[in-house]
Amino acid sequence: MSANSRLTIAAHALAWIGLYQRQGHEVATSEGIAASVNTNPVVIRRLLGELRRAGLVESRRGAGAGWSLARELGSITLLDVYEAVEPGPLFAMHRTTPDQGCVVGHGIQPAMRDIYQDIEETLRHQLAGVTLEKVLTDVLAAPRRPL
Amino acid sequence: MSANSRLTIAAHALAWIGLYQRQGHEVATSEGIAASVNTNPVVIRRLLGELRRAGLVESRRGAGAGWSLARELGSITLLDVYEAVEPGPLFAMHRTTPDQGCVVGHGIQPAMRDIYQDIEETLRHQLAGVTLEKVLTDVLAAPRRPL
DNA sequence: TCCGTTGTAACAATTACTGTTGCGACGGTT
DNA sequence: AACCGTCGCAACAGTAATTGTTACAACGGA
Repeated sequence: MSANSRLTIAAHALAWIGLYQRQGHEVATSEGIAASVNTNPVVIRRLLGELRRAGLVESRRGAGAGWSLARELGSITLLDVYEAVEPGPLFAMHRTTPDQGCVVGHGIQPAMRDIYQDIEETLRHQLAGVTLEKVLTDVLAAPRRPL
Repeated sequence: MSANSRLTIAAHALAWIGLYQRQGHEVATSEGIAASVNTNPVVIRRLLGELRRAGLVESRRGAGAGWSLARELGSITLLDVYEAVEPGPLFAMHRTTPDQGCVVGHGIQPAMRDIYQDIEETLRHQLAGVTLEKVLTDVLAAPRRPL
């Protein structure tokens, strides 16, 4: 599986915005977030655009523009983020239809579909159990390098 | 996530070999399996090669060559297959190291790592609960088109 | 009017997966 | 010894997703 980092980056960005706002700032810029993530601001804007479509963040344009949370960190779960940034299923079926004249080719897709549905259901349940509030708490609990 | 079909195809191939052997055949050819999967025999040989390295199947060369199960379908789980064909983790971290001078950049990776470990552990547990024997049973239980 | 930021298009680079061709290696069978 | 079907494997093209980058129009407060 070509593992992608979209969920990680999205969680990073949301936690960053949340902490930034708690420090008294109104909005966060894609440039500030990108500096923390260590990537290009456009990458952040693209990703936050998907989170905005999902109703997790809001953006302002014009002068003093930037991003802010549309919901409290405690009410956003990793499932919300996952659904916003990960379109496809975890496991895919055959790209071409298997031989329907073969017993196995005919029955394999319904069989795997049921199994995969169970797995995705469990994954979603687990993701739903982690709020971004908890993510930020864990982030801040990471041991700091001694001075 | 670029969903791939490797787990699906591997399960298909194993179920096919298992059923074929129960019908009295000694070995299955990559060509026969490929016909059921509807793909190229080389794709099947590549995938079965990985399953062989994992000890799930054996191959014979020379005349009368082909593939056979190294273990009973009932003793092979989807976790065995998953580990054989899916190398990477489900979710990836940042490709470049986040800004360690930022509190979030510093703590995000340990935080997400713990979360992802829980999720993968659950996934593995679930995959371990499904044997290829059950997969084949489900495959054969699929309703057939009426004649 | 100015100016910082978003929104978005366009493109390159990288990576993974899939499909395909080609051919040497193997090992029963004749 | 020769034959022949199959595996083993390298090499390459095509497709697709992700990531990074540049460029620029649009917005809107100062």
